[in-house]
Amino acid sequence: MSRATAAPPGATRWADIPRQLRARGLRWTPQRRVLLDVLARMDGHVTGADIVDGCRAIDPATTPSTVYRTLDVLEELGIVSHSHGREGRQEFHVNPSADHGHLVCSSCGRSWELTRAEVTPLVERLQRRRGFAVDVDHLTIEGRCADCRG
Amino acid sequence: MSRATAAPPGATRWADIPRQLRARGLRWTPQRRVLLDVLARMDGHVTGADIVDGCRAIDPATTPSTVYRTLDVLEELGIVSHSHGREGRQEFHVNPSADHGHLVCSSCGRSWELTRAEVTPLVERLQRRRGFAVDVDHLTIEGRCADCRG
DNA sequence: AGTCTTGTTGCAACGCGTTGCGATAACGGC
DNA sequence: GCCGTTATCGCAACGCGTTGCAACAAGACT
Repeated sequence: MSRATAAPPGATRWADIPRQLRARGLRWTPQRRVLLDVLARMDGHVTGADIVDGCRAIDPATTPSTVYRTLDVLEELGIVSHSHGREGRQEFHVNPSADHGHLVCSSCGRSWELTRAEVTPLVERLQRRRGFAVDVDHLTIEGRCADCRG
Repeated sequence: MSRATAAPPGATRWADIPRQLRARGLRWTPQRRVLLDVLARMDGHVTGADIVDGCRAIDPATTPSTVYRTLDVLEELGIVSHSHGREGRQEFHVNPSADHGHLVCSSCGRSWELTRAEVTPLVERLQRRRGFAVDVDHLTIEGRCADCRG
């Protein structure tokens, strides 16, 4: 067994994505290449519109529907995940290394990551008492941050 | 002291709303009357589009912008609250008798209320460790319900 | 290199929700 | 009952995201 096949944790192997797509009967297209270029350059949390803008910067002919459809595909592959930030707008998270939710301040809009450990008690409680499996990666908790409560 | 002035808990005193508005320098209009008629008839959780449709059933001339703007006002008065359900769409909750969040199944779309007690440990932890004040009424947790997990 | 299959694209149209603005009307004061 | 102030309305336009559909092209096979 070779250890070389293990991916460095927390780093998407962008180069391998075309293969992953083809292995599922999906295709590697110029538009997808542009999108992945953009995603590779964006860290953390980005809105859908940010991503579309980024693509248009490279290829002005970029169409929103193509971007959003490809993001769906990438989400199925586990390369991005999305949740809903302020105003219910989509917020994508690139390369979700571990399950985690987000804390969003409804006043200033800043956001923080929420570790799995922090929500574990709640998740387990809902699991036991209601049989409900929380999608931690999708979880967004709104409220007011320490600064804004000043 | 008369006990008659106490509102029954969990029941919005619709008749008092015109006064509440005027007390704040706001106005009581036919359009707002229609909206409140609709809300009074809708129980639990409704989407913005449902509310607009309901208003149009009474007055076909109803304009979405008016409805949404009035819902904002009502939210400030504490008569409705909103959170984001599936697809990030707005979901209004009429007469929020107590703070509570929602559990939404991303598979079947059904939702359940989450009592304050259930989330208290998490809320207190975020309060202590991060100074973050969770807006429990706005909280929506997505995942898969017991039925859908089969 | 040519052919075939079918995943993808771009377009146009839609749905939900928001915003800016001029016109209207609620309501407090006379 | 009339008047003035200004909150609210309706409209038009926008922004984000989704969907249906016909045309296109990626990739497998020969």
